[in-house]
Amino acid sequence: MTASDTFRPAEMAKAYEAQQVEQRLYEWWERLGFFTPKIDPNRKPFALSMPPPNVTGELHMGHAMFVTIEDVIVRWHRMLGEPTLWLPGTDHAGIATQTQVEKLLRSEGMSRQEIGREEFLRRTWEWKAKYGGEITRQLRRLGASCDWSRERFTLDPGLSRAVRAAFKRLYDDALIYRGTYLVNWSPNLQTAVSDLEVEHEERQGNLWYVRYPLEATTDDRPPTAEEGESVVGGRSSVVGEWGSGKWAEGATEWITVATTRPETILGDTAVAVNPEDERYRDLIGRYAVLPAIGRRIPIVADSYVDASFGTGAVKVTPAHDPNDYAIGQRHQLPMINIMNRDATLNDEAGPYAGQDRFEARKNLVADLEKEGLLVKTVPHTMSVGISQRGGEVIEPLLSEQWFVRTKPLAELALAAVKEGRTKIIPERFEKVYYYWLENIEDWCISRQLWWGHRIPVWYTPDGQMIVPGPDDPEPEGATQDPDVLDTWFSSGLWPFSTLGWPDETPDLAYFYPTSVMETGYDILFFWVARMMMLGCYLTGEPPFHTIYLHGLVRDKQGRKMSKSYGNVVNPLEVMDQQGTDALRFTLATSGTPGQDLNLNPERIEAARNFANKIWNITRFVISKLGDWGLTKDQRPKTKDQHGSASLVFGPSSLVDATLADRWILSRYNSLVGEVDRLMRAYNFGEAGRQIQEFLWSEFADWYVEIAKTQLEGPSTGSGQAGAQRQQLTREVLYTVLEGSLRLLHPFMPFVTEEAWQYLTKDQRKTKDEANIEASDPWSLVLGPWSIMVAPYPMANEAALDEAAERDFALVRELIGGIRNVRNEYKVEPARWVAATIASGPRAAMLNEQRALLVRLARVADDRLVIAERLGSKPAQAATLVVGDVEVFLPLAGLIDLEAERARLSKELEQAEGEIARRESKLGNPGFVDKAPAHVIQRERDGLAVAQAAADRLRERLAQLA
RNA sequence: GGGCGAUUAGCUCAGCUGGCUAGAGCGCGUCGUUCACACCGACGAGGUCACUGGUUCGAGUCCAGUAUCGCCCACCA
Repeated sequence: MTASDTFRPAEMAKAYEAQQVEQRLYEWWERLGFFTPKIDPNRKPFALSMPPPNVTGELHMGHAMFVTIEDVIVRWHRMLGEPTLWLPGTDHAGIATQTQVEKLLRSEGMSRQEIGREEFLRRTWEWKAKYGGEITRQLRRLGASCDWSRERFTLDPGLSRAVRAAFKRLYDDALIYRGTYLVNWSPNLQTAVSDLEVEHEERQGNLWYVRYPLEATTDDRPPTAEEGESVVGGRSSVVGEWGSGKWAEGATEWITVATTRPETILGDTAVAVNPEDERYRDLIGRYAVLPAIGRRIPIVADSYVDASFGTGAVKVTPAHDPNDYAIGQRHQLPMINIMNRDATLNDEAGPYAGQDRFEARKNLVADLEKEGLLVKTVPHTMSVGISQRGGEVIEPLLSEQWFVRTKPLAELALAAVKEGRTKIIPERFEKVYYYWLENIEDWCISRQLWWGHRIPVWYTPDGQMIVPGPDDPEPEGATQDPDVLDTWFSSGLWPFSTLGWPDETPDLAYFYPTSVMETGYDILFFWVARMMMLGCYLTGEPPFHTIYLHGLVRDKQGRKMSKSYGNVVNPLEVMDQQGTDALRFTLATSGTPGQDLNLNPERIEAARNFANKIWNITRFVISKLGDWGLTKDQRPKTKDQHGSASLVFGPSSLVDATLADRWILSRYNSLVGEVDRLMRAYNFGEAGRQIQEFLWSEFADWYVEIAKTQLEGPSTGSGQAGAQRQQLTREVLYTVLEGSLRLLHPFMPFVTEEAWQYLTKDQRKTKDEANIEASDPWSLVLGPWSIMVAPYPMANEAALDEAAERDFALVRELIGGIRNVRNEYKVEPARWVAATIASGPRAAMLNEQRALLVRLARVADDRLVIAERLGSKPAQAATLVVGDVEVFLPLAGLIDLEAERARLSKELEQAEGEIARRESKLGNPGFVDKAPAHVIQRERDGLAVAQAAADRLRERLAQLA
């Protein structure tokens, strides 16, 4: 027994069994290195970087989606003969991974702080080693034809070096800086996050109206600047203790502010009013006394304040609100931070120190009420910032962080798209991309985490900062910044760091800039825009020429898939049950680019059925090929092309071709052209749908059925001619199926490869397929697309055979019509019926096709009359009219004249409607003047057909009356 | 507050550069054990393409507006 015997069952199973095929084929492809491109300086490469999944991630439909689309693109380009690189990898995913490991530690009763940084990192690497391979194994299950020999991880030494190089360069160019600013703080994660990591949610809250006592003035005038602090004690309106209920006793003047976050009162350093606001004009420059704290805070004028909102007076908390921060800057207000890193209040919060922010809110509101300072509470919906990964309410917090100055980078990224050096598909996302980059804020890149690239900055004891280059040694006697970089900083370098940047490696030289970036639109800003910014700046060119964005996968009702809804469809389960190809085909063909896709399980089942259909078509074709029956010269030949084997069909003469042969070849050629066009336009879904439509509704439903007739013994001809015709039928079956499998391979790689291997088994040079040589591979993976791009040569005729398509359409319509009539008259399926056809000039053609009418419409051959015109028409017969062709079916004993008249009248009505429609169109001078010729011609042809049909129907009705 | 998308058969969706007599799958109805496939085949029913107006010889397709649903962005306390 040879290896090939065990590699694959000798006979094709009755139904396609995905489980039996997928793993074996994938391992085979990978082992033979089919996914590893050869660098050929004479060929333009195609490169695509895989969006690196989180190393600890679990496979979900989003992964299945991107793998499907990228694999379609990549396999197609590989088949086009381009040296194709799809570079895979994983992302260390700072926050996500750290959270996972912390959870694990908690289950062991520990915290990361307890075990310390070093031990924590050791544990995290351990975790990565254990679970990191899981996601890549699952990507393989999806059939991802990426080059695993080039797999990368964002924390690999090489990529870390790239991070260092990028940081150094940006720092030296003053595009990275450090400073104390208000940032988005995630109390659960205890780190700063970027603006993008904050999600906004509408929440029901309150607008609390709180009055602050105004400082009493003995002489009824505002205190002057010179008097300043010195008069504060004596002039205070506050007499009681906070909480006594008498805190504000004696106050006579108030200013009322409205707030949604009362606890921030504790950090107020001013009250602001609009300078134009008459109500408050007199108060500007005076002081209020801050409840609970007793701090004396000025009333300032700032045009930011909207007089029509709330009371028109705004409390100002520069350390805890971005707008207040800006006001604070303008008025040089002190910034008082009242919060700890865990969002409990600090000593600045006076009586509330130590309380959680929301607890403090509750308590403070109660106390304000007790002190008679709470004027009213009004329910208020507002947008609240939520930490994307932590899930809790974000707290704006003042802290020292590292930032990237984004404006100069954004300009480069904008220009690349505006100048068309990079295109975004679908195009509408270009606008979104522009808007974001045009309004970009600086990017906070430091994270108070441990898992990630540590910020490559060292501080000397005397406070000096040292930023060494990537290859410089660590500065001695200095301590490294404890923070790490935002995960997206390293993934922003992904398209070039994975190829060796900053070194000028052969891979970088050959594959960079990459060709296409394919990803979900949800990370357009997070990732794509940042790759554009960093790529343009650091490498001098945009990292890819095309950005293709796909939509999100949702459930059948269009809801987001989430564990809490319980509506998650697990791709692994789907692949187990229906096969990878079924899942892939569904994802690729259910929607349109950039549009969210509602995954319908019924569609997956339909795709599974399609895989089985392909399988069985192949089984049929192989069974009819028999020992092939062609001479060696007539067989499809192998020919070396792009260093790999390919099939080139050696066309024998089409002189013997039947109408059906010509029709299916024409349709096939048309399909090839369409699919090629659609793929180039990134319209993969439509391409896939068209292949399916062709294979099922045309090839299987019609040609395969007709091939059965054509392959039957002498009835298709006699002697030499019959044998030749049969050979040609086999050739056509083979050619169309073989080519269709190629077309479909990017979408359904497993079933097509397995079927193709069976189909072409006899031509394989090496019998031992399992150990086939990579230098002479026999696989659809490398099989050139070119045979399809250059349509099957139709014996020096045009690739498309319009006459054949037209004639075959009539045959199809007649067969369909006869089947319909049989059905309506409840003719037993097995019964042979007689038929008389009056077909005018098409009689000769139809006569040639009579075998098809016999077989497919079950018309008795000896009772089938086809004539140009008839002397007399049978009275007791059902009538069928297709254009000027009349079919009479004398169904003895079944004909109900009344029903027949009704049926024909209805058809006549329809025909007359069509005539009227078309006549009015053709009668319209505007139409005849302006419409293109072929449209007018089609209108005229249609009119003629309808008129002929109407005439025949009228005659018949008259006869039956 | 700005921007985008969707609205087509009972359901889930196609319909690309206007020419459509609007398609597919599922579901539904009738029939079928013809040797590739019941994960199948044949036939059929089912739609005023959300609404209003416009451009055009011609609109599901382009434009404007309306409605409903969804998404993104945005500092109104």
